[in-house]
This record gives sequence, structure tokens and C-alpha cells, in this order.
Amino acid sequence: MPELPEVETVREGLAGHVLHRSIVAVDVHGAGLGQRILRHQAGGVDELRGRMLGRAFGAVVRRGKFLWLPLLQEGESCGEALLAHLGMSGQFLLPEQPGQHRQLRVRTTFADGGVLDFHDQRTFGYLTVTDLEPTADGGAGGHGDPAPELPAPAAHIGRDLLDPLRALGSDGREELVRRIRGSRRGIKALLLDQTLVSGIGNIYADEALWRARVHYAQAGASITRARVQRLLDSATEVLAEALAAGGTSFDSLYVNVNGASGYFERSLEVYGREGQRCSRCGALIRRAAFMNRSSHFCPRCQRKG
DNA sequence: ACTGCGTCCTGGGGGC
DNA sequence: TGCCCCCAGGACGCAG
Repeated sequence: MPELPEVETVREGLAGHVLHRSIVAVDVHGAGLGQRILRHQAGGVDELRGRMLGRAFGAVVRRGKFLWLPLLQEGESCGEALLAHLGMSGQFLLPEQPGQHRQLRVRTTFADGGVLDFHDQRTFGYLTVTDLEPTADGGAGGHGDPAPELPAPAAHIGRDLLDPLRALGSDGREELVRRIRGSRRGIKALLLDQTLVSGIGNIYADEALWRARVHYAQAGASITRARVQRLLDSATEVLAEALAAGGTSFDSLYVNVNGASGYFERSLEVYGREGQRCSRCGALIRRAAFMNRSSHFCPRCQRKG
């Protein structure tokens, strides 16, 4: 399941291959499922083609789990970008020998004959060309951004923990801690709230909570400032380590742009390890429902205080 | 304003 | 062997 480390791995893979190549065709595959990928494009594939053909990608930018590729017209920015979200199972693939595949949904063809394919089994992902607008929070859009602009549909997304500016401490870490401690919601709901801090999904939320020894249902307002800081540090560390490993390919729905799996799954301490022993204390890892999702945790290390 | 739950979707796997 | 049901969950819309 693509979260920040997986999306960043894809961003890096795309950035090395798709820039400054003229787009000559955009085609939808898979009947209704391909159309569903374009559900946020009001004018459908016709509008998508109208805004992509003859142009080229100038960059590949990511904030949280959102990816976008600013478009160039005659080598100049045109204020528009192809916005992509991978959802649960979206994949960008750069096949050396373009062929058909059951889950191929949208194919972009470049003038040199190369293609960029978007695959998606569950079709929670989407592609849409949208206008760029200035960022409201003052920073750059995110990783890989050439300008402080965001696609309109992603403008509400918060900065992520690997954002270069956040890492420098020059922005909202204190504001984030304050907002977490001002909420009565369970801490895992706060970690997953993409408007507060983006990029964290179910796997890395569980892993960060285990590292910081925090129970998923502990109310934000009941956690000390120091513990919230430690939790954010843990989340930052696990995201960075997973990125270094190329991401987590837990259920094979995530691969990089060359079709290769990431290998962070072997480093997971709680996610998918129900019934196995906690590496820290030996207690049996449990799985429990929270927010209609599975939460994996150590009942001894992570107690609700 | 804030919170939480239902919905979308496919394929793999377990149970009978 | 085959079939049915459940489960995985990111983001958003809506109800209370």
C-alpha cells in the first residue's frame, strides 16, 4: 500500500525518466475501470488529452502521498500539472517493451516511442490535469518542487515529515504538536489525518506508535509534549528507513517504476505480525479494530494511560 | 467546529 | 472442485 516512502520511491523513479519528453498520445484502457481513474477530470479523456498533448513534464513533485507533474508548453511553465494519487493499488510503470496488461488503465506515449503506464487493480487511484496555485503555507510544494505551487485539489494537504523545510525546523513542527495536543481524537486518527501531517498510512502509523510505545487510541490531548515530539521523531525515522529500503511491498500491490519490490517488509515490527512476539518485550502482537481499520500493537509496550 | 462512519473497488484467501 | 463472503484501506462526503 503506497504511503510516503513508496510514493517518494515512485517520484524518484519517474523524475529520472519522464522529464522533457514530448507527449504525443494518452489512451484509456480497461473499459469502465480506466474511465474511473479519470473521474476527477470533468471533461474526461478528451480534456486530459487537450491539456497534455504537445506538452512535456517539467518536474515530478510529491507532498505526502500526492504526486504531480507540472506541464511545460514550448519549454515554459503553463500553470498546469498532471496530478496523480496511487490510492490503494495505483502503479506508475515504465516498461521497456510496451505491452498490454490486465490492470493497465492509462498509457501516456512520448514522441520517442517510450510510454508511461498507470496500472491500478482497485481503482482508488486517479489522474487529472489541474491548475497550479500558490502555496498558502509559504513553503515549496514538496519534494522535487521547482516552484512554490500546489495543484488545487491537493492544496488542503499538510506538509509531510520528510519535507525539507520541516526537517530544517523552519516551519510548523511546533504548530503540529500544538494541534495534536489540542485534540481529543485518538492519536492514530491524528497521524492519519492528511490535513495535519501528510504521508502516513496504516502501516507506518502502527510502526511509529510501536517505536514510541504509544497506544493507538490514546487521546492527543492526554499525551505529554515530550511524548508527542518523540512520536513524531519515530514516525520520521520509520518513514526515512522505509524510503531507504525502497518501501514496503507487503501485499505485492506496490512496486517501483521498474516493477521491483521494496524490502522494508522484513523490518516491520507490528504490522502484519499478529500472534508473533514483540522483539522488545516478547509479548504477543495483537490486532484490533480502530476506525474500521486494523491496528497492530504490542499490548505490553503500548498501554493506554 | 469537530468527529466518526459509510462508500468506492478488485482479487486473494479461507471456509464449507 | 467450486462458490461465496470477507478483507485489505486512502480519501472524501455526509450526518449528528
